[in-house]
Formats: sequence, C-alpha cells, structure tokens
Amino acid sequence: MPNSPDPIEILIRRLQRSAGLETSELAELRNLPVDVHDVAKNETLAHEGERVEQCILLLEGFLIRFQHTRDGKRQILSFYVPGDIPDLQTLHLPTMDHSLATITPARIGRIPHKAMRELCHRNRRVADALWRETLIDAAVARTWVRCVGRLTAHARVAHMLCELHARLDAVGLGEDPVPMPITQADFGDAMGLSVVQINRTLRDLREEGLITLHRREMIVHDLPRLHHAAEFDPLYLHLDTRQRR
Amino acid sequence: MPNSPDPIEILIRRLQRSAGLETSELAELRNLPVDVHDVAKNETLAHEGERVEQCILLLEGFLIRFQHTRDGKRQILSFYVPGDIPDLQTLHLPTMDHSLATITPARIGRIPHKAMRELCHRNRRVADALWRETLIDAAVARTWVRCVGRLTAHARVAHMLCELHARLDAVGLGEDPVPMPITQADFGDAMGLSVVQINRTLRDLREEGLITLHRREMIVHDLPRLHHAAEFDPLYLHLDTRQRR
DNA sequence: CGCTAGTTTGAAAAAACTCAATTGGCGTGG
DNA sequence: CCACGCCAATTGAGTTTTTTCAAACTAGCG
Repeated sequence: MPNSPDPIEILIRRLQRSAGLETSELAELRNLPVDVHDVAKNETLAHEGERVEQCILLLEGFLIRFQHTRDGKRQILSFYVPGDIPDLQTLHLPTMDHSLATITPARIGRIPHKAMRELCHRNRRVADALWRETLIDAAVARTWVRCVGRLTAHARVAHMLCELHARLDAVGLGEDPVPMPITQADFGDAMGLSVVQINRTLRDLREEGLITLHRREMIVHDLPRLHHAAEFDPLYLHLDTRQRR
Repeated sequence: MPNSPDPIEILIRRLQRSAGLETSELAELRNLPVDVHDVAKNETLAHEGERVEQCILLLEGFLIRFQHTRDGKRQILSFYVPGDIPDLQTLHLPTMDHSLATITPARIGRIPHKAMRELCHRNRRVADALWRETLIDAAVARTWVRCVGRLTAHARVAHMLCELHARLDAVGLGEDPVPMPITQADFGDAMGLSVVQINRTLRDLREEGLITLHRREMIVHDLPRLHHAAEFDPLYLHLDTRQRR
C-alpha cells in the first residue's frame, strides 16, 4: 500500500471543512496519538454490543456499518470513505449498536477516546467540529431512511451513487473514474433490495446513459440527470458552510 | 391544556438519564431562557431548508420529523415524545435538512442557540450530555433504516410500536393505556408502507393478541412477544448507562 | 487452468400497492 | 339533541413491484 499522508492531516482537512480552526488548535490536533494499521478486506473492526475505547479514522479503503436481522439478512447503514471517522459516536456511546467492517483492504488510524475527550475538554472549538461531524453522520442516516422508505428502486440506487460521488468528490476522489469497490450484493443490503433488482436497476441506469459501473470503478456520464433521477439534494451532507438553496 | 411542570426540569430529567450532573450545573441549566408556546395540531414548526436560531424542547404532545419525495409522498424520519429535543442538531447544523411538525396539539419550549452554545462552552459536562442526546437520535435513525430496509411489514410495525413504547416508558408514559395519537397514514409514512398495509398489519397484531390500538391509545397485551415479533433490542436507545446484554 | 467471487438473465411466487367503496367516530352547527 | 360533514379506519379486488430460485456466465487470481 502506498504511503499515506500524515493521518492527522487527513483529520485536519476534514474538520477544516467547516471549523476554521486556528494554528494553536491544529497543533493540539497534531499531538493526538494515532495508531496506524492495515486491515484486510472483509474484516470486522467492531461488533454490535461491543464496548470500544478508541475511534477509527479511515485513511484508505472503504468501510461499512451494518446490522443483521434474525434470519441473517444484513442491512448496511452507511458506507465510509477515506477521511471519515466511522465510529465517532462511541466517544459518548461506547457500546456499539451496529458492526463495522472493511469491504476493501483498508488503512485505519486508531485514536484513543481518552485523548480525544481530553482534547475536547481543553478545546471547545475542536469539540464542536467533532460534534458537527457526528451530526452530519446522523443527517446521512435520516436521508437514507427516506431513500429506502419512499423512493423507487431506480431512484434509490441512483441516490446512493450520488451520495457516494458527492462524498468522494469532497475528498478529491470524485474525478472519473470514481472508485466504487462495492459489490451488487452490498448495494442491495444498503438499499433494502435484492441483488437481482440491483443488477437490473444498474443496467437501466447504464442504458439511460447515466453511469457505467465496471471493475470497481464508476464513470458518471451525466451528473445532472443522475441527480434528477435520484431526487438528490446535497444539502443534507452539509459539505460546506455557505448557505445554499 | 393542563399546567406542565417547569420546562427546564423536563430537560434536566432527560439529561440526568446519563450525565449525573452536579448542583452547580443544574443551576446553570435553570438559568436557560425558555419561551413556552402552545401549538395546534398539524402545524409545521420548521421547514426543510430553513435556518433556525433556537432549539425546541417538547413538553407535551407528539411531533414528527419528515422529508418529501418529488411526487409528494412523505417519509417520517422520527417521532418525538415529551422530553425530546427534536432539533438539537441545529445547534451545529442550523440549516434544516427536513421539516418538523406537530401531529397533536403540543406545548413546546424554545431555547435560543446562543444561550445553549454559551452554556456548552462554559460547561463541558452539559455539552457532552447534549452531544450524547444527538447521538441517540442518530442511533434511532440508523435502526430505522434497518427496520424499513430489511424487516417484513409485520416486524416493521411491531418494531415501531416497541420503540415508541420504550421511549414513552422512559418518560413515565408507558403504562396501559399508552398514548399513541398516530394515524395509520402516519405509521405508513414512517415505515415506508401504504395505509392499507398498515391497517392489515395492525389487525394481524391485534388478532395475535399482542396489542390493541383504539382511540389514540395502545394497550400492550404481551410485551415479550411483541418484542420478539419486532426483533426489538432496546440497546440502540441507550436508555441507561448500565451495561446490557 | 481451474476456482471463486461476482454478475447476469429468465421465470414463477410473494409482498405490497393502488383503486374504490364502505364504515365508524366525533365535533359542530342548526 | 340530532344531522351533517369530515377524518380516519376498514375491506375487497386487481395490479405492480420486488423477491426468490435456479442457472449460466465472466473475470481475476493463485
């Protein structure tokens, strides 16, 4: 795996999306202890019910958060892309109410809760920036509910692709071809659809000239029409602080 | 409408679920300015896209949070019961990415963001307790995704009833008959089902001897079997800090 | 070169939706 | 006090969407 940039710089870039932190605050962030690991594909990083003592900063690769049903079906609740902190909520809810797993080989940084809590208590602006990150994570989950509950299969799949594209774009991975190492089975478990339905929907989207998915990469042929098909409004991602709409 | 207890006491009781705040911190909370209003049924309190400057503390009645689809369908994202703070996330994401409305006559307290932010910056334990509340709200949304995405209609409806029961019970409203002023159309919009399907599912649950819904009240005949039918595990509500499971 | 994970397709079955009509409860105005 | 009107609940029936099952196909990888 290629050398990543300094993990803390990835965190800083994320928080600077909204926070406008000062030099002294950046210095504090740079003092955080980060334990970097490489993890294979399909490894579970934290199990539902488990109590965790550190947060994960995703440096490279893709993660999913999921729950199971009694009959063994899986519901994916979010995808995580580089720069995300998938379990930041454990800072105040240390018991996992879902599981976290890799879907690609990944590089992660672990930061102990203790260090993060101390930093938050020393510096309210950093705390607020982190709080804000957890709120965006929540906004994504809410919009996911609308997507699964009320959109057609066609719009649902398009919506997920729009969201992933927007979030990847925000970390500089939005240029064609966009990395999209997500199997059709994963898409199905994310949108509450069967693999068969996902396959047919992706074929429709391809035949409409919106996107092509091939070899773990996506080419977006017509983003405005894809957005329209998905009823996608990026407001809920709160990607910048400037007022929209 | 009958006189409520002091609004701030309702907030304090909520935060004390987990926080164990000290006398001085309670005094600070009691200094928060709260503007109490009565609101009629079916009033929208905040619209998607709007920027808000205060938080709402729900004192009496039920609220919903929802989004629309292009063809006018509605997806309810959460129900709120007395004691909840339905838009606490606006403290750091002031632009609403969904709407908030009453489904019953309600009494609400409005607390300016400014006062809450100042309190949070003076007192990190209060800030952490509020942060934790927003994280639980997020956990509820995530579990809602699993519910809508992967459970059968039968389990979905049962799950929603379990959640409402558990949350109402946590604020002392869980004794039979449980207040449940939610129409079948609302249930449908919440679980991504049609009214017809909700009606038939509720009939099934009644015929199985699990619950009776009548005149805006619910009687729970067999809570353990209802939990089982719903695949309900209250872990995600993080209702107490003691370790479960 | 063969294995495996993932994709693709067809066809029948199941779940849920829509449409349409009816019923019931309750508040309001006469 | 009763009739009307409205909102909500209920039921039947036909249709649509999506699932399930089964099988074939493809591509990367050891």
